[in-house]
Amino acid sequence: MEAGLEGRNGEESRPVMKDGRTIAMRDRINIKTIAEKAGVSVATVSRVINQNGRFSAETEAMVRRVMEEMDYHPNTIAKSLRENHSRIIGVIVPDIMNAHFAGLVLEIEKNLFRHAYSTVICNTNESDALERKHIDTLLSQRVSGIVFISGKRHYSLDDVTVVYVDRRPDNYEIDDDCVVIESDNESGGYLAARCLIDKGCRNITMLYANNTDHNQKMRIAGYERALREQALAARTICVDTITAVAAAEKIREYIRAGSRPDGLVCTTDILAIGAMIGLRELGIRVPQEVRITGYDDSMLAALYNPTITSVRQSIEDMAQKTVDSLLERIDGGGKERAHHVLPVHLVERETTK
Amino acid sequence: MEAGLEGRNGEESRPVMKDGRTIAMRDRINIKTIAEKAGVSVATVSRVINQNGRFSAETEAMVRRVMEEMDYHPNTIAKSLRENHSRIIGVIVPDIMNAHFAGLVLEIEKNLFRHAYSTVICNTNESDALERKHIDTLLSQRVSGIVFISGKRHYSLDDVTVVYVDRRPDNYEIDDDCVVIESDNESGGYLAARCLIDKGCRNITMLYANNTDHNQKMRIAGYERALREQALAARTICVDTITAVAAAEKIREYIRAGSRPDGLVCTTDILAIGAMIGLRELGIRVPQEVRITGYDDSMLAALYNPTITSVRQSIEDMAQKTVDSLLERIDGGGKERAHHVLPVHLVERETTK
DNA sequence: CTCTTCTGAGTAATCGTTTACTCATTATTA
DNA sequence: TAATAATGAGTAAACGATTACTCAGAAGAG
Repeated sequence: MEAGLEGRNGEESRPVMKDGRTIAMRDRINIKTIAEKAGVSVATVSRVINQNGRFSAETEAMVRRVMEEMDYHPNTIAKSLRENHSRIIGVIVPDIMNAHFAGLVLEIEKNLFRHAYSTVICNTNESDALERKHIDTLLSQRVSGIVFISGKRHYSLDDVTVVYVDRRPDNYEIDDDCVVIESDNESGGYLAARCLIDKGCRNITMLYANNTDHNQKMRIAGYERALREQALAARTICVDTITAVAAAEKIREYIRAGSRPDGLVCTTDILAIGAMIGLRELGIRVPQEVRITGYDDSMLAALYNPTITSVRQSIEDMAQKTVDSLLERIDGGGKERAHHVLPVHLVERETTK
Repeated sequence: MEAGLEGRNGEESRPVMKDGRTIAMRDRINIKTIAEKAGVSVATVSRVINQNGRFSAETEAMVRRVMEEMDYHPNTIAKSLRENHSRIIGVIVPDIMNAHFAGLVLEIEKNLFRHAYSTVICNTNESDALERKHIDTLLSQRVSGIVFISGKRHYSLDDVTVVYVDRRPDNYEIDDDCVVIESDNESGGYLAARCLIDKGCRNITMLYANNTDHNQKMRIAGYERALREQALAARTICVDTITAVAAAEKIREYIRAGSRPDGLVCTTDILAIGAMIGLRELGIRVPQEVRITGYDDSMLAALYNPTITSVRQSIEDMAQKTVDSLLERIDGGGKERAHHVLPVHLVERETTK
């Protein structure tokens, strides 16, 4: 118990660093450095940075000058720790190479940046295991929210705001505590089919990929509605993979087997291209003998030869709605609408001339 | 001075929270929660999580069980603060919609994730102001490194590792403290031109965009070398914007003005497509009358009608080299090679049949 | 002139980790 | 058996911000 006496004589007021690392750290520029140089306290510097609390104009000018001079960047990590949220949004996407998804990422990032949020991108390559790993990482990072682009399953994640965009998760229920932004796929299918019907097609087939997700189903449903209205038979061809090669193969088989459609509604531009490749090999001309529609209005649609009529969803609107809903929930705590269906329209081009 | 007395009687040992917020925070799960439930100290939990220091097998099992049960995710923010780096890499890209850039982002993210790094994406939309803002944000976030995809200018950023990929910045000097990963654009230009020459073309023109960057210059130089070798005249057409429409326009003007090339080397697939659109309108057939090469081997090249011969750079290799160099500098502090030039090869398709 | 209000600014606790010290217990060695 | 080494685990000081309190002095009110 005499240790107390020992401690008293000497250097206990000198900042004795237990850690060793501190020597190297001393020259790191932090809010304290700025405070000292500016002759104020850290509280004042913080108040100037965040523009809250009280400080005089001169003080502000001085602090700003010092920050500028020292090229000081406030440490977001410390701020995040204190405030327990990171101003980072995780965006989980199956495949960023897909132009449709890339567009969404681009627009979401742009909108988030406007609100001073950063975007962490997580490519799952369609793997559930990878997706789960990404989610764990994001939770560890205490992200302020997670956006699933075309997410397959719904996770109920506590403590973090979740938005699904482009696709309603399979196990999603309207009253789940999350936001869903999707586009009107049923109308998209309807518009495409209707366009072909209006051009005079009577023997229309739908080419879709082997997806059983909600979007595909709705596109097919819209297509069927249009044909039903005109009392036309609704035929479908299912392609195993979303590749041009597979589609070309299927369409050749279909026609060699005796069918002779005069219109093809495709659920993706890639499938439409595949169909045209197949038809070209059979010497069948587009649009003279077969009219075709794609979906997504990708860059391909506008550049391909012939240019492709395609259903366009406004990526900008989807992204905007996504970010608005997300930030409203994060900042405002508002929870008015959790489900948005955005309109689509048809861009007519050479394949339906 | 009698306040001291007052403080003594009563509840000074109860954790009196000055802050108020603390009531709501009490139920937040942190390392302390786990430590208490597992009957060990926070140090032990930390050691189990990070697999360093000493602990017994039983202790580890217990800690793991509690973490599992409570669905505990260690707070990366606190860790980052303590360790002064975030395991986040900022990737600055001019336009993620560009498939070439998207591919790089995808592969970089994939490689980084393997090493437990996260990727923050920053789209600059080619704006210098936005780029600067993004950099400031990244510095505030204390990112472990920054990757510039196709970055125009070199910033000397202290305290953060920088890699430029796909493009050597304009003001870059070999001895600058950064890494540059580029592909062999000179060879690319040479290979494309050589291919046309080998197919018998003698009147070859290069179609390039109004870019004065290093990559374009090198592609042009390679093209010129190939033609010089065969004592052929090297002509060029400069297109104002990298769009198919602009290219189509230019090629029509060029031919209407009396020129009649039998080969076109284009510095981008988009330009190649534009050229073909222009030629088609003039009734000139590809490849029978004019042979064409593109660059980047984008998805367009394989799908277009006709399919396009194109110079391919291995995106995977570039991304791998980028991440390897980056992490080597961050983790290892190694600085052996700062400049890598990766090989390219030609993918021959219908436009040069 | 005294009492109250306002203003500008400082002090110190807190966020959740990591890790340099430290210290009991057990092995191990002489 | 005694000295030494190895093992397992705890204590508490950082990391860099934010902000609830606090307070001195100026301004205003009575």
